[in-house]
Amino acid sequence: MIFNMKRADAATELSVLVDYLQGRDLKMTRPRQTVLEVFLGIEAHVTAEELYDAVRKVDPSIGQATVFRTVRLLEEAGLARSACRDDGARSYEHAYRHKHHDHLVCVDCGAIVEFREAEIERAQAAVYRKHGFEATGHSLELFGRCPACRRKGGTRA
Amino acid sequence: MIFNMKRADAATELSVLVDYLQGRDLKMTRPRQTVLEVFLGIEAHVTAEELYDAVRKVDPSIGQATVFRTVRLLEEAGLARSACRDDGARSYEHAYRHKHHDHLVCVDCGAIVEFREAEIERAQAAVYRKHGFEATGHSLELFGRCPACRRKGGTRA
DNA sequence: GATATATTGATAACCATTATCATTTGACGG
DNA sequence: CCGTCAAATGATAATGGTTATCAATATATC
Repeated sequence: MIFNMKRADAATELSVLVDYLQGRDLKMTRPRQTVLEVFLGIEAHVTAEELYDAVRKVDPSIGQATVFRTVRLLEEAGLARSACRDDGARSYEHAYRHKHHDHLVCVDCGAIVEFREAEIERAQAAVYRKHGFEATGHSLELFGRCPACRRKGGTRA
Repeated sequence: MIFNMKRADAATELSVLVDYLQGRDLKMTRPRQTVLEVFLGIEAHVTAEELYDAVRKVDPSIGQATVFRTVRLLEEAGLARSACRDDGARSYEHAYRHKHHDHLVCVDCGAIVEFREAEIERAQAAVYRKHGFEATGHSLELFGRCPACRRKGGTRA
């Protein structure tokens, strides 16, 4: 049974999750739906703990463990993509109907710019070929100082 | 005072460390030299804990905290480079007189191939320029299946 | 509805890493 | 060489993010 929906456009993501649960003896629950909806409402990279904070505001009865479990579930279902940040924390972003992209990260303010560069993708394919590897995915982060921080900070604080 | 050297070719790295310590009121110590030598003797990516295991075999009196502290020191001194692996653990590799490179990682056996691709570097520079960022570094990992595992595993276990 | 089973929330456990702190050690000046 | 003093050490406790445990609860199916 699927619970009331808050966000109309979450319908497809919800059905993706339901489909994933089907046939695995997994169940659709209110906490899972709430976590999904809150996650979909955040257009940024969040850690499980940040997501937990947001979920709590909607339903304080939902526990931290459930958020951690559910966000992993979302990743398995293809609704979220995760990456380990350089500080060791794992962050999640939307994955459903979101094209692949890489990240440009400001080392001063933490701002994240998403970009796609065909040139890079092509060159990566060449590397795979050259070494006889079968590609399964990649992670690319460019670190630097964003325009705003360059103006503010001068050479660097 | 610098202690007996075991590896003749560690001389330059040692002097880099000594130079770094100089003028910062930091001291050269036997544990630091031992950690450096053991680290230099390992031609692979190691976590601080793996390095600790190796150091212990040489000098069991050296504590874990010292290895963690020293490997960070080596990174600051430019002798090591670290990256957060996808499983969240931080791994270190040699950095002195080692050209920048990226990694091709086998998701089945964990094998790591280092590569350099001028094309990718060029394209990255273009991304920085396009967004007005000042580059400070990047991390690129290509995940895939190595030739050996492709032969063995077929489509995938 | 009743039933079987997955899920939940609270809590404890976990792991890699860092902080604390009394003791030891190295660098420097005599 | 020896004394002095700050830095470094090792043992341990603490931390932060994440996962496991487990009795109570909620869900899908009949």
